[in-house]
Amino acid sequence: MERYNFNIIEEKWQDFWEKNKSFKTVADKNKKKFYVLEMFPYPSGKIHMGHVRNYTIGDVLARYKSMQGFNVLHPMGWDAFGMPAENAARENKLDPKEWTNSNITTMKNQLKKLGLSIDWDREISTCSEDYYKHQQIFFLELLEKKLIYRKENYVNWDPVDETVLANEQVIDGKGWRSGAVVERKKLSQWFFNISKFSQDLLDGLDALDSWPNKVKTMQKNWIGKSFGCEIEFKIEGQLPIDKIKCFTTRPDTLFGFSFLALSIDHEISSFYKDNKEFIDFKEECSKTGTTEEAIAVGEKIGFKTNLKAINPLNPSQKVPVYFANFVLMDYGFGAVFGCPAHDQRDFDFAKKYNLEIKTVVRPHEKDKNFKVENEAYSGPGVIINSEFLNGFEAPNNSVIETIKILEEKKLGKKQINYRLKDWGVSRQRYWGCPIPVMYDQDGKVHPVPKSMLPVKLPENIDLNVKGNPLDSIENWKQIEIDGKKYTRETDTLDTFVCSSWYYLRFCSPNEKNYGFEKSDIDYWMPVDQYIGGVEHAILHLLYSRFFMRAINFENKDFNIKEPFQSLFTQGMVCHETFKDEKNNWLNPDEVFSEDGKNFFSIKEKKQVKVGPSESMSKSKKNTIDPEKMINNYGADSVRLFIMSDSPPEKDVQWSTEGMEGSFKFIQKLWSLNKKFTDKIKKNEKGVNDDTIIKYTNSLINKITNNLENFRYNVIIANFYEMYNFLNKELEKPVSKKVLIDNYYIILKLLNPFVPHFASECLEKFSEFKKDNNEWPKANEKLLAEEKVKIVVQINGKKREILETTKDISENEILDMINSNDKLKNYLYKKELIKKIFVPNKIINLIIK
RNA sequence: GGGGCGAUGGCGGAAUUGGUAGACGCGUCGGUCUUAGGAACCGAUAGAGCAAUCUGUGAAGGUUCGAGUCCUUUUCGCCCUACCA
Repeated sequence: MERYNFNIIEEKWQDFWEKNKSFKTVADKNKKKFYVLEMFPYPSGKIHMGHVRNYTIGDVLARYKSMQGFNVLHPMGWDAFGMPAENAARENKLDPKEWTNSNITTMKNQLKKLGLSIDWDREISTCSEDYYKHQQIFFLELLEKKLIYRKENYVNWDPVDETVLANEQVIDGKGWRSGAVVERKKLSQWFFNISKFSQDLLDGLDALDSWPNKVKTMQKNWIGKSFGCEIEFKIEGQLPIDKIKCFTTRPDTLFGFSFLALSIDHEISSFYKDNKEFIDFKEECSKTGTTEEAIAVGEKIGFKTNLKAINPLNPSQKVPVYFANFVLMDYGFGAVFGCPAHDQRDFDFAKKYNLEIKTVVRPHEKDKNFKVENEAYSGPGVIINSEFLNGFEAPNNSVIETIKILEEKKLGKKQINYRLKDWGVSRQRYWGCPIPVMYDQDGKVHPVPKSMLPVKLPENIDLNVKGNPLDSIENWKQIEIDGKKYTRETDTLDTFVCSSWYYLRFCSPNEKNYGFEKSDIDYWMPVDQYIGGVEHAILHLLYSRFFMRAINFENKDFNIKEPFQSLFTQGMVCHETFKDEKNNWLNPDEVFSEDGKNFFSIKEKKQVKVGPSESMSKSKKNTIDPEKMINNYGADSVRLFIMSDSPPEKDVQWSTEGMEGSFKFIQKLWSLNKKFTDKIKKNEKGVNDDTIIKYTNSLINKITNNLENFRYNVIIANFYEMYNFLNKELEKPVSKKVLIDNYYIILKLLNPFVPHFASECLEKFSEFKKDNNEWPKANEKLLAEEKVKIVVQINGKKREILETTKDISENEILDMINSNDKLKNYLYKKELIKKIFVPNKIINLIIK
């Protein structure tokens, strides 16, 4: 039999789709829209399996929704600014633009080879002037709305990449890309005022029903709302300071107060800047840093000042003031009131410096003599040793009551605090969107006039300089407007800014004057289904949500707050890892195995160590090249496999055997196709018509339901079952019309998953049938006619399965049981105590 | 330390609301065809037993006519987060 030649057929259909612009979309108010978006890729060179999985999931949905009659927007673009381009350019003496654009060309071709239903006319690239021009306009708008500001701040300085990192880009005290230990440096930076929307971003989460709870929880924790109060402590000492503000969630433990701790960056530290001991102490703090180990060891160290803090509820109590390494400047006021008995950090600190540990909360289950001794107690209980606070239930009542008292006495006030900090967007890099501002000779900020936008990146520059290359391009940096001299801002924007609004640009990719056109946004937004990796759960998704709010702010024409209606986070693609005897990683291509258990290197024929399956990464060399797989097995097979082995939200393990299985299945479908067409020509009498009709009908139902719930792996199993079933059932005679109608349906069901194969079969099939490409609908009446299997249990144990028509009564099933020899035996001479009957499911007889 | 998710055959995984546990695939075993097959096709495949049948969803208990699914306790694994006052 003729084998299915994917090479010819896939190329044929990809050409067809391209020439006919099959996936071009235009806004059409008469049609219901559906916006499918996958997170756009960074053009790093070649696509990887993660992309294949991400874009296949989206493509299946896009094709399905389109067959359902939706006007589907399914675009693709490039997150094209960023450091890898600059680094690669520096190493290979290339232009970052050329490097990026050549990667885009390669990856675009690879994506096309996957057969994705993308409207390539909407392709965007964030590094093109067309794109970043509008980003600069947004920047100036937000600047005018005072949602962007400049401040001098400590930043995370990556000494290897020579750039500032956002807090989120620092992992265990190291740069997320370079891995270098991050240093603290004070620089003037641009900030987006994301914290202004803390509460709104938090509240908005509740409405996002179709987002994974996991992601919502992560964002919630990141925003980190906490309820408490600010307290002003009076200060005594030799310095011109009379008070220090603290934020606390436990004002009710004020009577357990035994020290006040300040961040080393607290403004009061300026009085100690020449104090040698304090300088040494700061040095010591920076050594412990914020690494994982340091926190695990968690040594609390402090520097005692000559100041005393007065307890506002008990003015006769005066406690020492320390600088301490565990106090963060950017949370609360950079000052903490220490209550050792009920906070573990304070407890550790008090132990070290022999400070008083006074118990003021007694757990309910403990008696009057309860005393905190070996560790702090932070659970619920009753307030004790606290004068007028005694007896309050902690923490709920006691906190509220204490705040009330403090407010009455004007010693403090209720406050809600958020962990979320403003978003620092300045990057000292070349390959990013220029910030469209300039400074006059007094250093005052001026927006670049809109008529002069975009501020273009200079080309053909020398990247091999220390620091930011833009800083050294004098003829770009210095400008003159109306005879006045200005210096340009040389920092560029964090690339997360680019990805915070790209989904809007896809709606109006060619709009010249603004980032989008209102009518397009009104029609297409929000994104109906967003698909991507969970690694963007916080940053990208939170920034995008912020960006919508920022555009929305003081803007009557724009009323979108949430960009992504529904979110799906797919799992990673994994593979075993291999290491040779010298502990060098080996690519799966470099090893072979005869029994599937023992692996040997191809080069040296020596046994290699097989490591656990981990997510594919270049560093561990456990990657499989998608293009190679497509060349070997065809895009449809690769699509089929990437979806077959695991639920899309979980990690999937790449396996050669599985890949081959999918390839073989396409061949089987091809033989089934022949079987159908041959049989149609035979024109038989329809003995088996009913079976085929009902089976197809229930298949439509199953696949549609599974599609709606992203259970793609189950759908692939449904297709295997279908093959096994039909392959047998077609042995019996089926009438021509039934064959035609039902096979036509099956081809349409297959279409979103294996589009080249299905298109080819559908085209060939047009000799028998051709109407439209509409998604088949199950016939409810036929579904109701299906037979059901009723489980017969006796004393809760399964004894028999009876096949019946739907909705038969309890008496009817009892009759069937009584006439069944096997079941009769169980019931012989027994007393029936109870019957449980669940229609169409089960009957359970309890006997004695 | 805090939060979340998970644990089902040799493996990946199926199993609406509690209602046939192990769909489907991979692997393995057997067979057919073949000079040969690592191709194709057919069959078997949770464990124990000749069988009827019994036992089985990390462990222990509970609710229920009935638990992979619900509750309590517990063990292990993964992910996120991290001195947040």
